[in-house]
This record gives sequence, structure tokens and C-alpha cells, in this order.
Amino acid sequence: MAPKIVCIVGPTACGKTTLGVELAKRYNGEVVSADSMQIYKGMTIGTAAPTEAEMDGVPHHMIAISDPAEQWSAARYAQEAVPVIDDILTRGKLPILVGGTGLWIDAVVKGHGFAAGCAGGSVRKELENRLTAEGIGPLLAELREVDPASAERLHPADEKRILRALEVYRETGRTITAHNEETKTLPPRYDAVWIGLQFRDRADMKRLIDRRVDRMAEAGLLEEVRALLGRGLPRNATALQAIGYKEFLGVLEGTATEAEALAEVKLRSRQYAKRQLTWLRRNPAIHWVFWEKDRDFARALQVSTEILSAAGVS
RNA sequence: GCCCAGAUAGCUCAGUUGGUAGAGCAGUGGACUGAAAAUCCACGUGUCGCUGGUUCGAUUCCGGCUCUGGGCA
Repeated sequence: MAPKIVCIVGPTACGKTTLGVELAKRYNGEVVSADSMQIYKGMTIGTAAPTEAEMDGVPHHMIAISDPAEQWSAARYAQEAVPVIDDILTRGKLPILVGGTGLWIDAVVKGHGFAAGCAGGSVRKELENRLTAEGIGPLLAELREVDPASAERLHPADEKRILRALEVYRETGRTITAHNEETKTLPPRYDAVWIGLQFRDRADMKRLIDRRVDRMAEAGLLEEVRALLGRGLPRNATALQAIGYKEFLGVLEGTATEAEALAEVKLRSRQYAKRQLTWLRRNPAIHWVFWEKDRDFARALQVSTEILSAAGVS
């Protein structure tokens, strides 16, 4: 039987952090963050990473552990988070996986391995060069030769995944299709109890996102971005793909006003939240807690407790 | 008060030599197996400002009105 853990998921600004801490306190747990941007140091404000006060004495893992210049991926995250989770289990405590990066959580829970190859790798670079030189046509034709199922499945405009499919074949001699099928049959690594938070009404979610972004600006997001750049962070760093950072970068470079950046961050956050929901909706194991208007943590805690006891967590 | 330019999708605008209209953005839904806060896909009926006239037919041409810019008094 796979070990039992708890996963708290939901779109940005829905209250995952708070619920995670509350549950950890009640169930003798520790929080493991599954957030592709909170992993980096020096990005507390813009990623809304929990502060010392918000952690409230609960141990947190996988937050602010990496230099922002480093390149993380779902595979690397799983590789490093799994030992951390297993250690929590060994110590007799409850791991609570909290985060908004759906792929990263799935990588840990489902135990799907990733095939070889990575961004920045030599094969990937070569393929990227060919893409620039020849366009996607020849690459897609090549994929059709070696992995017709992928070529059929992927949209011709989805360059990123076409390149990745070719890369897997080059690196391993096997198709990504075969790899995915095989990996799908593997048993899950953990017996996860899923709790999802979301707003019943989109407009309420928008209001909360807007408010949060305003507070980030007040808390000094611009200075945080300036500090990151001051430490020599390259412009193409994955960390700078983070919403909030790429927009405020424009303010520092003089291509946008702070008001414009603020509006853009709100918009991008809203669109991101929608994508997160699309990802989560297809997971039928999630027990959803809906916010009616404002976030009512007392009620969420109550409902979560019922869900967890029904699932045998104590 | 007079002159000029506008008024078309939630927003910015295109267009119809007269046969009731279409882009971008927004929005909604979807995909996602080593960049995932990334990346990709699908979805477009709206009194064409109001009101008269000409016409078989007006969003399109003509008149009046309203509103919004700009200019002149």
C-alpha cells in the first residue's frame, strides 16, 4: 500500500497556503511546496510565498531553496521532493503537498518517470537550432517517421512538444508515446487525499487576485525584481518567466509604466488561474471546497477534516 | 454659436463601389509526461448612435437630431 499523503490544490490566490498550515497543525504535518516559482530564492513577494509568520511554526520544504539562475523542471522537482516526503513519513508525520503547479504534483504523486533529455541539453539545442533554420515542417515530418502516434496527437503549432518528442527518441531510442504508455501503468507513488479550493463565482476570484497583486506592488515587488537583476540573473532564466516578474522587468527597463505592468500582472494571473482550473478539473479524485464569496477558512478546515477522516487520515 | 472628424462585438478598430459585417485583444472551453506562473488549440448575431428620406432593398447615399473629440468664435 502506497503511503498516505495530503495534496492541497487550486488556482492562484485561493488560499492553499493558509489551509495547508492549518491542516499541518491539526494533523502533525509538514508542508511540502509544489510551486515552480516559489522554489527560487529572493522571490517571496511576487510568488506570494509564505512568510515566517504565515508558516506559524510549521516546517515548510521546497521553498526558496534554489538560486534563481538555476533551471528546474518537473523531473528535477520530483527527484528532490520525493526523498523529502519520504523523510517526513519516516519521522511519523503527515506530508502535505501544497501547490499550484499541477504537473509537478502529478510527477510526485503518480510516480511517472520522465524520459531523458532536458531544456538546455545538447539534443534540445540542436533541435531548437533546426527549428529556427528550417521551421517546424521538416521536424514534424521526421517525427511522423519515428513516432507517428505523437505526430498525429500533437498540433502542428505545438513546437515545444514536437521538439520534446523528437528529443526523447534521440536520447533513448524509444518513442515518447511508448514511454508514456508504459509509465501510465505504473502504480501511484503515494495514496493521495486531494483537497481542492476554488471560487464558485469567477468574479470573486478576480477580485481577490486583483487585491493580491495590488498588495504585491505595495510590498515592493519592483524592488524585488531589481534585486534579482542586481545579482546578475540572466534575462532568459526560468525564474523570470514568473508572472509579476516579467512585467515589472518592463518597468525597470522603461518600456512600461507601473500602472500598465500592474494591469498586465492581474490579467496574466487571471488567465493562469483559468489554466490551473482546466488542469485540475480532469482529476476526479479531488474533493472540492467552494468559496461562496469570501474565503471562509473555518468552514474549509471543517470540511477538510471530514474529508481526511473519511479517507482514514488521523 | 459655427466648422471639421468620429459614433460598428465587452475594448481598440477594419469594412460594406447599396444586397444586414470581421480582425486583434478580452472572455469561455480544452490540451498538457524533463521550460508547466511555460507552451499550444477551439469558439465571433452585433438595435453597424437615433430619426426621417431616396431605393425593390440603407449599416453603407442624403437631411435632421444626440453624443464624443478637435478647431474657430
